[in-house]
Amino acid sequence: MKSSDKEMANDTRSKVLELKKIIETKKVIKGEVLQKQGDLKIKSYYVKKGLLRSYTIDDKGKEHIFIFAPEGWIVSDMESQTKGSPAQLFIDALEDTELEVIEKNILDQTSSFTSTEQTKAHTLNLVNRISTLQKRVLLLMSASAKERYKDFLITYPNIIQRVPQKMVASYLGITPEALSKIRGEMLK
Amino acid sequence: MKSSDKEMANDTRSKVLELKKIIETKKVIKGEVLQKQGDLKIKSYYVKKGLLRSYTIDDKGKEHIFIFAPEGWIVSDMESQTKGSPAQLFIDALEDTELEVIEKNILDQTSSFTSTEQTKAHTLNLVNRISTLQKRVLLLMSASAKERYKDFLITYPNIIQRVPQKMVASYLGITPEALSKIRGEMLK
DNA sequence: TGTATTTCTTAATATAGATTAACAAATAAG
DNA sequence: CTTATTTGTTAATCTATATTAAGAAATACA
Repeated sequence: MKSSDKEMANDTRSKVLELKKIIETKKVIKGEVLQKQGDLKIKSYYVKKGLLRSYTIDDKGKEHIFIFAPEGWIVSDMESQTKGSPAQLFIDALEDTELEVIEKNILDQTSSFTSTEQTKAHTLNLVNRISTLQKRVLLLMSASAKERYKDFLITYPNIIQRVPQKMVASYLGITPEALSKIRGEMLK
Repeated sequence: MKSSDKEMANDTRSKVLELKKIIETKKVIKGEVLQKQGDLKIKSYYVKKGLLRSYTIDDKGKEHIFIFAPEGWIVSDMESQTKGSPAQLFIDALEDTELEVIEKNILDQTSSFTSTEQTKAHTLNLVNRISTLQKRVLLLMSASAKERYKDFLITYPNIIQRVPQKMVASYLGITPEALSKIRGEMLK
């Protein structure tokens, strides 16, 4: 990441943070669950320090990680929150984490926008999410597990050292055994 | 879709359309290509009538459909446009299509927002995209091809009659042969 | 209308990744 | 520290989907 990108990211973040009216700062310990599938009161979380993840559990009881959220990221179950439907995702802490709770849903936040810069920062945040998801969809459709793992290593270099491999596998959509095999092959 | 949803969708659409400053209405015939991978001038397209698609072609020459865009949808290669990088996606017409060309990129559009309602409509549009992509990622990670096809039938009931099966397969991330087999099994 | 092209189906074979199992290594907990 | 639990590895087997191929059906085109 170039320095200019980093600055822009930080600037965006601070702009996005201005939007939250009701802010509650909170500390959670590793393993703590912030949201369960089916929950009705849906909040978003801005990670100041630590690491959160969101995930689903399918009918066979298997976990599928939707996102990792390290420092500076916002985790939210946007669809459920906007539609007012029960939570689809679980959210929990993979490390002791310091976070800010965003109570307002994103559409209501727009009412509080006071500047073009704020609107723009907010929009950039959403566009970045869309970009990330677009890439993920295309990779899931067209790339092998090994290719997706290589992409993960480049795109999220700091996550690999912080989470167990089985969670990387869960993010990639493969089993821990398959990831272990891929890593074995890549060492040669 | 409930009537209230439909009205909201139309309302959102009209609000989003107000934002485009430079509007050019255009008619394209079936098969016409609006954007190629690598293009530098990236525009977005609002479909008034007809059907567009966006897709990538991978290293093996295989097509992967990212979205179908029927009436009322906007197709855009948002990541490339926002980052100012070359287009990642192809966009072409699957039917004779009437469309509006949106020249401004989404971030620049925010500068023209004149009302909270406009901002909200714009945000809702982005949030809906995120929701759609979230669902797609989770399905690609956790569901079998047959389950994904069943979901497609429910979520996009009007697309199946309008595109060849091989394109549905391409959207689902499977081969035409696999889809044909699945359909065969489902008839019993 | 007839011919060419594209799309769909079926079937045989190949393969990436899942499942199962058993053990080793690392981490957590008493 | 010592033991229990979680995580990672390896290997055998299984399964969903890919690949290849060939013919049938549908569609586009001359």
